[in-house]
Amino acid sequence: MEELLNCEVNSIDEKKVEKVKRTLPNDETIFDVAELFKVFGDSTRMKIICALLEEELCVCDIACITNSTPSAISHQLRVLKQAKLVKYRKEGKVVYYALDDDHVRQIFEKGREHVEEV
Amino acid sequence: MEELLNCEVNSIDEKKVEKVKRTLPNDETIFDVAELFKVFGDSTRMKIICALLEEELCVCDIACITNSTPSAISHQLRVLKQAKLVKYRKEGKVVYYALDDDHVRQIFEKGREHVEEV
DNA sequence: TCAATATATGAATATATGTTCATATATTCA
DNA sequence: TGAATATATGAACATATATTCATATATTGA
Repeated sequence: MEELLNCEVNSIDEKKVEKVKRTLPNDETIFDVAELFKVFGDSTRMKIICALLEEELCVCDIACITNSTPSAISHQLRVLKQAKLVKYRKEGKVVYYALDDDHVRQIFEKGREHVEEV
Repeated sequence: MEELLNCEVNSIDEKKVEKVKRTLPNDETIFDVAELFKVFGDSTRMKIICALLEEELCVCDIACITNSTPSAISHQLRVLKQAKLVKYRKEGKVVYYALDDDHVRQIFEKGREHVEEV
């Protein structure tokens, strides 16, 4: 197999390596999952997410809650939007953001479980 | 309340803001959870994690599986170790790494669900 | 003891990313 | 229409971080 020939490092247990390579999710999936978690991997965004776990909120209020600027929050909301983690609705000048689905809550809770256990 | 006075941004709905501020996890928890997800937010580490979901593996084999160098993998394993995501055991010259608990699998699965749903 | 091998680590470098600042856009209301 | 306000966005800057390279450490076996 080509992938095995591309392996420039001497493996200790070729059989195991071969088996793991076969069962691994494809690179695109791994990349996409990593990109998703990257979005969770920032304090400001995490705080935005925590806030939205409670309530639908506008940019201004999120800025207030996170002790940040509307501009910084707007930039971060774009990241969250691109990751399909938040949805929004416009009401006049005000844009309200909310979590897009329940995965967000579940992922946060799992993360919290881990850090609180350690 | 002091926190409210510190808010330099005009909020739209002060009551809502106040309520959310009260229910928010403390900053340390938010920071720690973000730091945890940061660890998941890199393709190489994600691939290491996926590999370890299948089998206990040594540095060399992980390098082979991820098409990376033992040095790069060793650096990343340190990050995973610090986040208490992996444990290891030494057998002669070889160090075997494995996932530390089942949170890792659960977190990965939640992430995968999200990206595959979109 | 010495060579070979597996892993770890520090420094350097290149790249990615979060915030700030200035500015643009959109909406409301006088 | 024009001012005020909420949000969005592009560029610049500072910081963080992943990989590479050189080297160190540890273990085995000759």
